[in-house]
This record gives sequence, C-alpha cells and structure tokens, in this order.
Amino acid sequence: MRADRGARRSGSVRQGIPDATVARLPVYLRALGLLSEDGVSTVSSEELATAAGVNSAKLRKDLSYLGSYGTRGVGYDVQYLVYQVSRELGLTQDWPVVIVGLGHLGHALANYNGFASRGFAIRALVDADPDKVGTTVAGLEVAPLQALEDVVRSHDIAIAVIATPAAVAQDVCDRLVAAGVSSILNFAPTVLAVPDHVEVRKVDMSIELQILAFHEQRKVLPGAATAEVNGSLNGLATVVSP
Amino acid sequence: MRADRGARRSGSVRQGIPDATVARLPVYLRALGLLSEDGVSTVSSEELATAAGVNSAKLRKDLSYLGSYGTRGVGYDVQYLVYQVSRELGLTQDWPVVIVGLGHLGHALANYNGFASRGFAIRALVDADPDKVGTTVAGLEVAPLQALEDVVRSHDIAIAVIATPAAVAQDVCDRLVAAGVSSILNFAPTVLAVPDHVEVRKVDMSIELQILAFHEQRKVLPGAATAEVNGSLNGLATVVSP
DNA sequence: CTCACTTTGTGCTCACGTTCACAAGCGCAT
DNA sequence: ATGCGCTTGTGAACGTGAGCACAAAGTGAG
Repeated sequence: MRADRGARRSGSVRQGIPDATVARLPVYLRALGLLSEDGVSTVSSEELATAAGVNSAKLRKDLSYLGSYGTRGVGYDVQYLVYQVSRELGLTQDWPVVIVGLGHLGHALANYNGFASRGFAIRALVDADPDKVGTTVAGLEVAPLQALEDVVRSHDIAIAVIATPAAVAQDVCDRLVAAGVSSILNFAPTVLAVPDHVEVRKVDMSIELQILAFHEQRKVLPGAATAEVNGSLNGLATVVSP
Repeated sequence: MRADRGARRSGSVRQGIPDATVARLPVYLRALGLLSEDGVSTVSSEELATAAGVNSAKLRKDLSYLGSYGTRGVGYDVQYLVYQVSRELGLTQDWPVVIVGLGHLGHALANYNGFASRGFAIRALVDADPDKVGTTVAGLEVAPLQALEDVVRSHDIAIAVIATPAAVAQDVCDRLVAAGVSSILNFAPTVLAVPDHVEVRKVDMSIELQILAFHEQRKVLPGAATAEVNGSLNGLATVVSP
C-alpha cells in the first residue's frame, strides 16, 4: 500500500522516522489532545500507550525518534508533546485540500470536521456532474471538472482527495499530478499509478470488510477445513488480532 | 521462511496465510474481476502483478500460500483463481452487516455498492437520533439504538460497521460485542478496546491525511538532498547520544 | 524424443518492525 | 546529600515481510 518512496532507495543514510512510527503519531496526537482537554499536564508512556492502544515500549521508541522529550521518573509534558508531534507531522501549517468527486462519500468527506481540526482546509470541491456543479456543499461551491487544474493552481494545493468512481480515478489522478499535486488520498477502489515523487494512500472500505471476512471465516471453521489436500492438525491456532 | 509455519504443524500447507498477504488478496481479486469482465482467461503473474500494483515475485508468493494454482509456462486461469481467492477470503458466502450511525458517512456507506458486490449484505441500519429512526436509507428502515442487540441477533450478524461519533463508539462497540458481533470495522476516530476474540479494523481519514502531510512537509524542506535532513531539526536524531 | 522457451514456486538474504529488559536519569523524602 | 523509587531511552533478540534469482515444471517446435 505504500507507494514507492524515492527517499530510501538513494543509498544515503536514511535517518528519518520509520513509516510505522509515522502512521502512529496521529493516534498519539489524538490521545494527547483528549488528555489536554481534560487538563492533564503530564502523562507517562504507560498511560499514553494505553490511551493509544499500543504497547508502552513501542510508544517510547516511537517518541524517541522525535527527540528526547520525556523526563525520566516523571513522564511527558502533554502540551509540549502535542507541539512536537504536530510539528513533526507538519500540522503547524495549514494544508489546502481539494476533494474531487461529490457522490455520497465525497459529500461526507466535505462535511467531515476531523479535517479542519487537524490543519487541513478544504478549499475546493470538484465534480463532473453538471447537476452538481454550482451547488453549494459544506459551504463551498462545486467547481466543474474542467476547472480542476485552475483550482489546484489558484489555491496552491498539494494534497488532493479522490472520491470519484473507479473508472475515472486514474484520469483525475493524472491531471492532479500534472497540475502539481504531490499527495493523494484515494477512496476510489482502484490502483493508481503515479510518478515516484507523488505519494498515494488509499482507503478502501470493501477491502477492509474482506479482510474481516477472512478472519471471521477462520473462526467458524470447524477444523475440518478447506477442501482439497491436507488435513492439518490443530484447526484453530488463532494467530489473528494485532 | 513462511513455509515452515504451515509445514511445522503437519505435513500439509495451510493455516498460515500472512496478514500482509491477506490484505492484498482483495486487490488481486478486484484485478481478476476486471480481467474476467474483459474476457481474459489466463494471466501471468507479471500481468496480474502490474494490474494490482505489486511486484510479481510478491504476487506469486502470495498466491502460493493458497496452493499451487498456476501452470508453469502458462500462468493462472482467471476464473479458477477468482474462485480460489474468493473462497479463501470467505466470500463464497454472504455476510450480513449492520451499520451503526447514519451521519454523512454512515449514509454514504449504506449507499455504497462496493459491499454487496463482494458478498456483504447490509441488513440493518441503526441510529440514536429519533429524527432519523424510522426513515428509509438505501432501502432500509433505520432502527433505534435500543434495538441494537435485537437487530444483531435476529439477523445473525457477525460483522458490524461503526460510523458514530467518537464519543459513543466504545459504548456501541461493547454492546455489539455483547450481542455476538466478532468483527468490527470502525470509522470513528477513536481506539476501541475489545476482547481477544474480536477483530477490529479501523479506517481513519484524518490519520491518512496527516501521514500525507508528514511526507509533504519533508518534500518542501530545503534542498540539501537526502543527507542530513533531520539533523537541522534536532541534533539528537541519531541513535548515539552526544 | 529432445531442445528451447516460458512462467511458476521457493530458498535465501536483507531490511524493517516489535518487544523485552535494563541501565541511565530524574525527583523526592529523609 | 544520599539513597530510593519511578519512568524514560535504547541495545539486543526475535519475528515478519520483501524481493532476487534460480531450479522445477510445463508448452510447443522440429
């Protein structure tokens, strides 16, 4: 699911933050935000780890990649850590975002509050349907698809969300990239091909359900198991979970 | 290396499909579906890998966990592979699903076609808002939150989707689990605590955007190439203390 | 039948990620 | 100021995943 990353392949010292860690930082940030709202000023790795649903050693190692921001014997200062994590994630600035495709999902995304609160500003909405163009969604006027490039350039947009049907996603993607977008969040159920310098992350709800179905099926399996060859001994070792 | 996880248990290969592989099977399935629609009857690992956006060796290894379904010198039979992958994922049966929470997102999910086409049948919708209860969404009547347990039991539902506000997600989750649900797809931006036998997968759009922002920020950094990028931010990034 | 060619299946190696376990460091009580 | 208890930061071991490269196994031509 990771798009190819040019950074690591260049042979030079990659002393950055591991991808797995980056993926967890937003979770820590959310937990810290809740603690902060509750007026908590200091938190131990154990407490924060529990709140974030991870193991405390992992949390400490993750935070250690950002620097030594804890105090031994005490814990971490919540406010300070919020700032440090935000800075590392690049959330101290605002990121203008465009959403392409305003079906049910695009509509839901445009109305989602979780974006603005994290420094993402939805600046434009684009759709191909003439009936939708010109209407107002979440306080923004929907622009026509042919205005895509203009919209991207005029708002200096680097991050785009694709919520179109799969059939047109690649085309939209190509145009976004050509217009200067370099990060794409793809909700269309299709694999997007992009140049190396563009980062794509995908969210596919159908895939998530299928993964759940796989594990669900395993649970139901009465040891007898799957056709064909083999009669494995222990039908259910239940290796699932994390 | 993986081979011995299965081999260790008995003479036969089964039981241990790596999580990373399971997560890719739905992608292969989608690609195979497209090929099938186009009337393609046979496909090589190279072609399928390209369509799925992965490396061909990885694809072959993934498929080898299911069994030896290819023919050397020829490739894989598309129809047969569709069947085998579907069977492995548990998609040869229908999975009844309930969606809890019918805000913009729940609404979008209820109307999403990608579910039904993969063997998931949305059987019930539940919401706490009295104004929504009783209305019809995507052809289903919205049931009240207090009917949650009844709904789960009467439809024999094992897989649930949570699309509620974060504040009530854990409570809904607990009730779902108590009612017998054992797989949960969570869209609420919160960490859910569940018993070991319950599988949770989460989809958090805000987190995905934050991950993109991280990489986007890195790109913008001054052009000192790949070298000491992080060094200028905090001198302690290396593993050694000064 | 034999040879040349194609494509699968997999052994091997390296890289990444997780977890344990403990020394180092900090604050507080005495 | 000294020692005690607590929590961080991290070395090291282990587990998982990716990808190369090649032997094995099939096809088809001569």
